[in-house]
Amino acid sequence: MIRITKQTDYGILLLTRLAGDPGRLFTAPELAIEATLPLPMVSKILKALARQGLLSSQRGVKGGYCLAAPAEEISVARVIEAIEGPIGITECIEEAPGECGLAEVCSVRSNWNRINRAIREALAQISLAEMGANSGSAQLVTLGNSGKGAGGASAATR
Amino acid sequence: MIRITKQTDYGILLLTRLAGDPGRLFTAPELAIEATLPLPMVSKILKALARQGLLSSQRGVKGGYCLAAPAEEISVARVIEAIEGPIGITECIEEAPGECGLAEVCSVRSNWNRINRAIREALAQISLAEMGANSGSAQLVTLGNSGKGAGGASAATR
DNA sequence: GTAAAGGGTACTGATCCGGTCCAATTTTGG
DNA sequence: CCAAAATTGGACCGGATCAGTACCCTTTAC
Repeated sequence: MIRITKQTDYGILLLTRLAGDPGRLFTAPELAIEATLPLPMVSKILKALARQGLLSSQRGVKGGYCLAAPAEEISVARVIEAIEGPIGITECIEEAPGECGLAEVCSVRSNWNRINRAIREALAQISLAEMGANSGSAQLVTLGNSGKGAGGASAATR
Repeated sequence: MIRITKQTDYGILLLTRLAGDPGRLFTAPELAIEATLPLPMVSKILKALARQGLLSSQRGVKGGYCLAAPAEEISVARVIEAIEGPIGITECIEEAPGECGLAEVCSVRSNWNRINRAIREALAQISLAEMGANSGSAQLVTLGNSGKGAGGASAATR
């Protein structure tokens, strides 16, 4: 249904919390309470993010998690990819398992890939810092229409 | 995983086939053979698209399906919504079931909604005609950066 | 009237996600 | 050295959703 998973949603949430107090070390139980999420869930997500290099973890009694990079440098796309793998709307991204049967299909597929890339880029342009910001100022994402007019996107026609 | 369902994928495929021969009436078995997909599946999808008004159907022995509108006027977003409902990356689009627990959450959510809208718009700008086109010429989707750095895809410009 | 087509619904199997739990490892502190 | 606290890793189960199928009905052409 074109949805990110709840884990990813939670992950972004937790990361924006971490971004709010850079340098500080947060423990999993602490974050679980703040976000009113079950501890095992939070723990699972933090583990995944740490494994992917988005979080630094400190073990032991005074341990905890903190961002591995400035919040401005971590994109939403990065987080999504860390938790649920490569971003792509369609199944056949680069695989092409068997025949698609139809010759026309291939043109459809290449167009899908274009859409995939576009969405990936849109998500790559949003940083954690922006997700945490109160969205006051301007629009975060501007896409589509650099020259709208409905179907017109292509009408650009070089 | 940010994926459309296979049914939607098949749906776009079938529709682009219909778009290639506007005016002609296609039967479900015929399309199933061409696309090398099981007939019951194709039939199910066509039914759904017809119910949503994207296809016109003719019953009876000489019946079949044809596009209910010019291919240029049918967007990919429309097809997705017809088969799998409203488009949105996140769960809490307009629902807000209970407390999100954290105050910061709300700002995150509003930013998500912005992203949702952006993606929806991107998909709304691609028509079936463009999906069927051999993608030779220009970029289909231009998003992100009307002012941002980064860029990649937009740099395509072939 | 019969055959061929769409229309609707219900059902089943498989996959994946959400969520939980437990054992192991590492570090602090006495 | 030992115990407590925290992360790490893996296994596990229930439920939701999707893919795919089957059945029965209505409509139309010949």
